[in-house]
Amino acid sequence: MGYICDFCGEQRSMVYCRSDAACLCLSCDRNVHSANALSKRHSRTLLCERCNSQPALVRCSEEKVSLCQNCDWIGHGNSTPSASTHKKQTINCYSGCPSAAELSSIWSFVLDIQSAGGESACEQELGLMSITDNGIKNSWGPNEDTVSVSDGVETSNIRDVDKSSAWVGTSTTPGLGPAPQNLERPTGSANNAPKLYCTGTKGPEFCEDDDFYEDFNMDEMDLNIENYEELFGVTLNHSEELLENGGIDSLFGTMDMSAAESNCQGAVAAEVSSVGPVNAMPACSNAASADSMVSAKTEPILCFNAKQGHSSLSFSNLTGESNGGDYQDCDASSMRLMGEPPWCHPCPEASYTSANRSNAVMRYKEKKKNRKFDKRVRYASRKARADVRRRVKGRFVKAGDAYDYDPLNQTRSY
DNA sequence: TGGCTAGTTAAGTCCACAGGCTGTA
DNA sequence: ACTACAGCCTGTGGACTTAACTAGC
Repeated sequence: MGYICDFCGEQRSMVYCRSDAACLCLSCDRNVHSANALSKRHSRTLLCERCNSQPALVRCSEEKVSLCQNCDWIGHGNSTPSASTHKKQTINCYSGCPSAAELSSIWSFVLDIQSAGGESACEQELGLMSITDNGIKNSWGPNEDTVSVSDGVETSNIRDVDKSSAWVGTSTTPGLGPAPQNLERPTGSANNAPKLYCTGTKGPEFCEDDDFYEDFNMDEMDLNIENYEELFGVTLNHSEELLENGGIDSLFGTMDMSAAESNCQGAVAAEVSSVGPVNAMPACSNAASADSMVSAKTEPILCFNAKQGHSSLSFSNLTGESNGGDYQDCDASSMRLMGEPPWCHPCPEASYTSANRSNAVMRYKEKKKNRKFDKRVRYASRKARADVRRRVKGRFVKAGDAYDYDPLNQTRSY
């Protein structure tokens, strides 16, 4: 275990997956953990650069190495007073299938590692990835750009990251992640309003809400900018207005769809309450256009608690094992089911949108019915054989036996 | 309001078998 | 250390079954 990727056995391993107890290179990490929704939940972190076998917990800024608890203790323990004063940066865990750009937003030093450590071809390739890169997206499946960061310690700092960089940076400037989330960085900025986002992170609702995001990747690219009106029943200007006033949830709040079905997973902690909707999406000003907001996929979860009469933003802490059930208490589902979010101010287009909304919902349901989920064929050869195998009532039959369905000829043997 | 029925939706099961994987000689 | 072989296990798609859910009465 360690140093060489456990999966491909060729590249240098860089991340450690606790669930798989495996050391993986970035390419294989992404590959392996894009296989299905469950594997996407695996919590991974950097590999200790000293022992190459344990998950790194901290990054020593002085030595520029990532260390596991044991190596950190050995290297920075009391026995070495000088080293114990080294600046250290907590290393986040992540789940999902982040690109290098997203990783760099989680781990500001990840690009340094790549460049200094002789990045492999696959890592170079990853470095060129962009969240908005459709080619990558297609090659890895529709939802792989989801990332969730789980680190209770880091959470408070994450919330202090500059809004605009948190929201815009990851979507439009791949590889140029927000500022490092250093533990030493001052917290508690002048802005007392809760910052309801997390760098390089989309909220729990989005993290695992495959359905939800798949709809942004609906076939034929339904969410091209010109399709907003068709899909959401609002003009683009209105969409932007919604974004400005209530955020993307306002926009999506008009859709009573998949978010309601999803679990809130992969979330980050700290429950924050705010008295109004504006704070809920602080960075949704004109700086973020509708398309960038959609493609960014870095939204936090907004849990509106109608019972309390105020919006309540819940970041669930992922310390240790967690699961989707942890987030089902979040009221986001009910909010979505209820339709318009409370802060969506009434507008004269209401009647006009209701009709369009019905159409949009119908179209959505139709597409949802027809589309395939995130099933990923691992062995094309097996698929090829299954595709031509004869069947009886859907079941494979022995070669030569009678069949009622032949995929090749669409004929029956009896 | 609770119970029943009918309709809808989602998830699970089954099948054969090539090829991957593991253990042994 | 390497190769060859045997045997077990996995994964593939369509039809069907079962369970869960919803709506109406």
